[in-house]
Amino acid sequence: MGAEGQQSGQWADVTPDAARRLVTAAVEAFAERGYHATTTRDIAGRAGMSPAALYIHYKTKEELLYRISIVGHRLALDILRRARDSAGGPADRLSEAVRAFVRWHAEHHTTARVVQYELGALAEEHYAEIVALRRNTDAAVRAIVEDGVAAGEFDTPDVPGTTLAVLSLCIDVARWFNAEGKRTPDEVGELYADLALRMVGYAKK
Amino acid sequence: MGAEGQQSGQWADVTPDAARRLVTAAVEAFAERGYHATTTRDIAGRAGMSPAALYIHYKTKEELLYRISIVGHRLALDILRRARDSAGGPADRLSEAVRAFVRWHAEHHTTARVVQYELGALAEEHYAEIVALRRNTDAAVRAIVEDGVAAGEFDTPDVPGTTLAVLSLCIDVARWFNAEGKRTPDEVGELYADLALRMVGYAKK
DNA sequence: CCCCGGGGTGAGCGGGCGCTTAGGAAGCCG
DNA sequence: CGGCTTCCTAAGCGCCCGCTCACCCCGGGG
Repeated sequence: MGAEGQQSGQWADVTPDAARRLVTAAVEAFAERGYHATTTRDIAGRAGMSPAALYIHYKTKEELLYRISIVGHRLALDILRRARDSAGGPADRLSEAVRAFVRWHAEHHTTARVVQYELGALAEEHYAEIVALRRNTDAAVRAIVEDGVAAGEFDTPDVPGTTLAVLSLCIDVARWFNAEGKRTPDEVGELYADLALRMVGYAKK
Repeated sequence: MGAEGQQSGQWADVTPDAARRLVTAAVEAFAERGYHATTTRDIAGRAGMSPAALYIHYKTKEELLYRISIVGHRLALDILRRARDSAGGPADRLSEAVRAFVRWHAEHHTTARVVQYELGALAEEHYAEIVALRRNTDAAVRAIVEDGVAAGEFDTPDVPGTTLAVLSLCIDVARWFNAEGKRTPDEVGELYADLALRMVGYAKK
């Protein structure tokens, strides 16, 4: 229940109540079975409503996925930008970016799973919009790495490639993370922050 | 066509010819759209056959996914085991394991995508079988890391966690790799081999 | 020559899908 | 009280899914 309790926080500004119940039900269902294997009847059922009720609040099933994608991507982007713009040296900022980004992917791994792995089911126009957001995520992390290289703190031969790898590593947390597993989101965030510093060649101390 | 040419190599021992055409068509379709969004009519169409022909060679659509999963996992496991058992120090073996594993995920990113991201669509019993194979992949990499730590060559505070992260990094290549992108499989393999050594804290030279 | 069996097809079944529509219960206003 | 709005449901439409079945084509053996 812990994860679901935090789930609702992400969707607090979706109104009315029924629309919010539908979107959280959709997140759960999409994360569990995937977009295409989820039926509108299943979503409505989880939200305690009839199948037709879904179409009062959303035009199509795809619109639900789109809304989830937008909210999730904006949240993730905010996390990274906050870290990029925070005080401290490049190492602190990279470490904080990875820690927070990973923690989000672990804590909200249902949302993250949908956000990261169901993009392909979006309509062309919606997909293009999401791709634009994703370029910003990449840029935020790359900026930190470039700062570290410029400051002589990081030894990173291939900056774009290493940035891609760091982000890729974080994103994949959504695939394997299990709330019943032995690692907490905090622990994974800590481990990954350290690994990211190693990847960019940060000379400790 | 390059990638598809190499594709056929993986399925060379599937007979008769029609069964092989069906399995390669299924890999393409599953990788492109996902298992649930792919229709049996689409698979048969890509193989140049009528929808009914599929059921002469495979009992169900799920059996196709299962066969693809098994072959792919065995191939990936062999790659890692060969590296684990090769001559040379832990650093050479880890580097070779990551390089070869990543190259496979990039070159055969259609197969790899299906193998890594469509597991959830397998029937319970088939899923269990695949999970058993996956535990072996993890064990193969962990063995190399443990060797490196025991030899004093690696500085790895959290061996299981770092092993998981290295594998996760490699697997995620299948998600983002694009044959039309600017990086070749060889280049990605080289970059990732270096990153993996950094992650385990290998003190260069 | 006929027959036979393996690989193939065209047509279609039963069912569940995304989505629509007609209408009803509940609250608020005069 | 009646009428309007908001939110919702029961029923079901049209479509396409996974899969089946009756039949066909064709090469090889007696």
